[in-house]
Order: sequence, then C-alpha cells, then structure tokens
Amino acid sequence: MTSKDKFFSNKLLEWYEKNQRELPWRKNIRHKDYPYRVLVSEFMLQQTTVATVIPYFKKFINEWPTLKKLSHAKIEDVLLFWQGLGYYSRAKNLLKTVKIIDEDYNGKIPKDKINLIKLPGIGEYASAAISSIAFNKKAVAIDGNVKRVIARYYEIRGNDKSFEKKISEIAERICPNSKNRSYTQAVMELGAIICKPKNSDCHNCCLKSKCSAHKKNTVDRIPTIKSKPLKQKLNCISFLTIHNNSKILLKKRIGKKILTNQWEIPSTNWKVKPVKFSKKSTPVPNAKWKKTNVEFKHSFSHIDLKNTVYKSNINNSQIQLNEDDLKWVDLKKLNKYAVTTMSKKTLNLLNLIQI
DNA sequence: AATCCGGGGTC
DNA sequence: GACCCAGGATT
Repeated sequence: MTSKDKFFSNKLLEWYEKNQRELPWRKNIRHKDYPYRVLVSEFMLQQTTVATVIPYFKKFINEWPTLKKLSHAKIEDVLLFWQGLGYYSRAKNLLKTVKIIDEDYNGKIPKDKINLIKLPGIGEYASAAISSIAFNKKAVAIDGNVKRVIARYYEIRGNDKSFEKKISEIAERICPNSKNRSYTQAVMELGAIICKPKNSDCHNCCLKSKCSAHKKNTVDRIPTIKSKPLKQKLNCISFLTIHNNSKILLKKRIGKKILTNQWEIPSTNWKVKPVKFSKKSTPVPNAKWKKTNVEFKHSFSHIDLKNTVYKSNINNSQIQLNEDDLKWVDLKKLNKYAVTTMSKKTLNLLNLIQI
C-alpha cells in the first residue's frame, strides 16, 4: 500500500461524503428492508444507467416492498413490471434468488460474497457490491466505472486479460478495511459523474493531483476501446390486425431466445434479406392487407432490426384464430401484457397508443 | 474465450 | 453511428 494508494481511498471517501447523489436505494440504511432494496437495485443496475433504473426501482419497491412479498410474486407479474428495462433474464433470476433466500436462508440475504455469488443472476461484481453496500463488509466490486477510474489514476493501458488482471490486483490492494459501504459506491460514483468515459470533468476531480493519466494528458485514451463485432442487420415485417380501431391481435413469443414469452404484433422471422410480403405469413390470410408508411429500425445489443409494418382492418372479430398463442387485446388493456418495446413503438407511430 | 441478452443516453 | 451503461449466463 503506497501513499498514492492511501490518497485514493481517503480522498474518494471525503469527496463522496459531500457529493453523493440521493438515490432511492441509498435511503434508510438502518431499515430492515435496506439490504433487500440494495439487492433489487443491483439486479436493475446491471448494464443499465442510474437514470433509467430510478423510476423502475421506485415502482418495484412500491409493488413488492419486502423480500417476503416478492418471493410470493408470479414471474409473469415481475416480467410485466420489467417491461422496457431490458435483459429480462435479470427479472427471472431476481425472483429465483429471492425464493432461494426465502426458503434456504430463512429470508435473510447472505452477507458474504462467497454465498451471494452462488445465487442466480449474482456474479463477481454484484456479490461484492451487495456485500459491501448492503452490509458494509469489505469486498471489492469492479464494474465499468471502477475499471476506468483505476486505469486512469494508475495509467493502466490495454483492454485484454492482463489489463483486467492488473486492475483487479490494484483494486484488491487499495480497498480500505472500513467504510466499505461508502467506498464501493464512491469509486463508482466518481466514474459516473466525474471520471466519465468522454468529457471527463478532471477539473473537479478530488484525485487529479495524483492521477497519472491527468498529469500526462492521456485521460481520453484510457481505458483503450475494445473493438466490437459488427451488429447483424436483420429485417422483418410485422402484421397489425385491428378491429374497430380498438382491439389488436398479439402473439406470444413462445420458444424464442430473445424477448422470450413477451407479446408482440405478429411478425415474420428476422432475416438477413429484406422480407417479401406474402398473405400466407399473415395471421389472417384472407383479410385485406396494406403496407403502412411505418418502417423503422430497432436496435438490440447485437442486432439491428428493420421493421416494416402492414395493417389490416378486421370488421368482425369472430375470425378463427388457429394458434393458441394469438390473442385479441384491447388497446386500453395493453398494460396487462408484457409487450415488446418494438411493438409499442409501432403502435405509437400509428397513433394508437402514447408512449 | 466468445457470444448472447435490451434499450436508452451521449457525443 | 459508435460507444457506454453499478454484468451474468451460456456455449
């Protein structure tokens, strides 16, 4: 432990005391349900910005204020709630984890990383984050923010395995033996609001006097950017069937790997080549179908999808539905279903709903 | 070790 | 359009 290491944790803790944001999951650390709220927040925050999470978190805690209540929830309800937040396996894993804690741990969240990491959806980062933030235990949580802050402060270059190893070794070495609840959040907080990926606010940084990258003016080049594989470009046509301008046909994505079990406007498979319209592929082949002017792109983490929308007005809703996973849904009751964001965008563009 | 999994904000 | 976000599971 060098004086530069000491400076890091001391200055950071001092800065955090005065500058931390008021975030809903940080309130009432003495409350019996505080660890549960930290648990929920850590699931939501994975690869998701604080600003996005806040409204979801508030509604979630309002709906399921305690671990016990969430443990009795149905996965359909949790998924409905998670709609639009993305990475839906988090919702399933959160419910699984809470059920395990309720049954195997007498409702008490494990305090140590070694037990937390066994739970579904909790990995290397989250186990350390929960242990330190919820229980004030010493545990080293390394997320994207931490990597960036440490890489700049010690001027660690690269983006490969050895980079990860160096960051990890330094993080272990400089982690203080107390105030870990604050320290874990302080490093991430600095990364989020001062030591940002771009336009980092070095002028207001409590670490600038000893920051190697700042002194050498290499902040913008650290950490080294990883080249990512190109996104696959895919196409689809979706078929909006509408009755009396009030009810639409939705289909459940059964057996799909992405957006599993969510409801959507029936669509062709996603294909590399532009999809040609054919009546046979529509949910109601004997109806009149018309191409709309709605055509837009929707991006996933690894796919850029172009969606072209066709529409059919159906006068009687008595038509035979051949498949069990097709259903007429009143536009006013759309919020009872987990509907894909792309389908909601479609309905919004057709002025059928407001998002 | 690479790939999959969402969606939105920022520049 | 490229990059990032309090990552984890799967293959």
